[in-house]
Amino acid sequence: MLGSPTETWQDRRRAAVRREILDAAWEVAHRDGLGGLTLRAVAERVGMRPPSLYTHFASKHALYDAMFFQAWSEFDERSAALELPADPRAALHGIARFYVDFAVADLPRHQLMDQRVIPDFTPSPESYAPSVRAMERTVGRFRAAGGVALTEADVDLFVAVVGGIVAAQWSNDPGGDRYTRLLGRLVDMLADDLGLATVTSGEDP
Amino acid sequence: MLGSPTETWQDRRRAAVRREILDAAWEVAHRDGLGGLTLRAVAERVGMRPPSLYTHFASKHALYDAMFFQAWSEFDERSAALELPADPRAALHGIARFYVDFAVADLPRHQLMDQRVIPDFTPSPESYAPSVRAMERTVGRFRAAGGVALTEADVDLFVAVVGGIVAAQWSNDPGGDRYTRLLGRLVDMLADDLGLATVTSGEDP
DNA sequence: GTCTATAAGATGATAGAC
DNA sequence: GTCTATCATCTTATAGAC
Repeated sequence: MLGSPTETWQDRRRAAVRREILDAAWEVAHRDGLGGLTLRAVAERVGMRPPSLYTHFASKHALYDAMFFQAWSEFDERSAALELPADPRAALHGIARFYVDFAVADLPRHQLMDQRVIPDFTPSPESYAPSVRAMERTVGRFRAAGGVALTEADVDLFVAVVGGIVAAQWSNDPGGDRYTRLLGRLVDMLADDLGLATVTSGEDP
Repeated sequence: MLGSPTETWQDRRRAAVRREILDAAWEVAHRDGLGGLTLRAVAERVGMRPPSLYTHFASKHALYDAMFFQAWSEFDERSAALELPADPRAALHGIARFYVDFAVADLPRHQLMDQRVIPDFTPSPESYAPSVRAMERTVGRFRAAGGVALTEADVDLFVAVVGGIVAAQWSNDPGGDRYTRLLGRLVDMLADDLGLATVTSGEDP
């Protein structure tokens, strides 16, 4: 990410235009859906002709890739700043609630991060990195918090079922809480299965 | 669905062509992906010109709709024929395993049934009916099997987490069993939560 | 009634002038 | 870097042969 020191000329302008295009792309994705995003709409919103976008993004998929990177980077930063309780069970609740809240707050962002809604689009390794980083740090923090030693299977199960809650929420009750309100109960089940001491019950009503 | 009795002339031919087109559509979906399906490819596979397809399906979405109906109808029939153990916990394992096996066996079918991969496509009420039927019958059978009285929340949680297993399997380990092999453990957790007697442990290794 | 021929409108993408 | 053409592809619709 660090260009050579002499190259700070108008690279800032380029970066600004890139950001502007990305902002426009998110707005269009919210208005027309992630799959309904078109380069025409993005260009119009940013005050350009469609072909001019290709100066900043090599393809439509490259634009999706940058959005994917942006979304996971934000998740990574905010999860790094998340303060977790010392108690392992409470920490598990906090982690799950944070992930679900983030995923339920924004549909196109969730679709891009956690589903494969765009045909033929696969995130590049560079854009995939923040998600791996967030996952590894979270697991590491939990392990260090003095909980049990999580196996790969434990993490897999946790990720899968919490992701299921989010998917069901978006699919069957968008904007509601029919499924997300079951999260506390689910996390307690998982905590029981992991043998975490039941210090406090779930924080959910 | 029942035409007037006199109308059995060449309606069979029409139905046969419809089936032929549907078969071709599934083949194309398997080859090019569900979202990558084009009417051109379907027409070519069936030996037609693209516009001729509109004689049998009003639009591409109507074709997707018929595929959706077909997929859920097959699930409905096969789940109706499924023999479940008398023991509630074992029955829960059987139901979950059946659903997961069905969903993991065919990617485009799963995407069409359980995800919203096609922009702007929403199944018609008629095509949605088989899925509701299958769900209601399954819940009814389980209730009648002498288990506990399942609440709506119980069913919601079950559907969400088992769906999460399937989604994670397809997303992170297509063709493998990294997540599906955790199903037995998950179902036992749910059964414990429901207070089902632990007659036999899960049937999975 | 069914299919073929053909075109309209939209999209992602490229080439070349300025 | 941005623009004006321009192309290929796909969905959708209409006109007309058999």
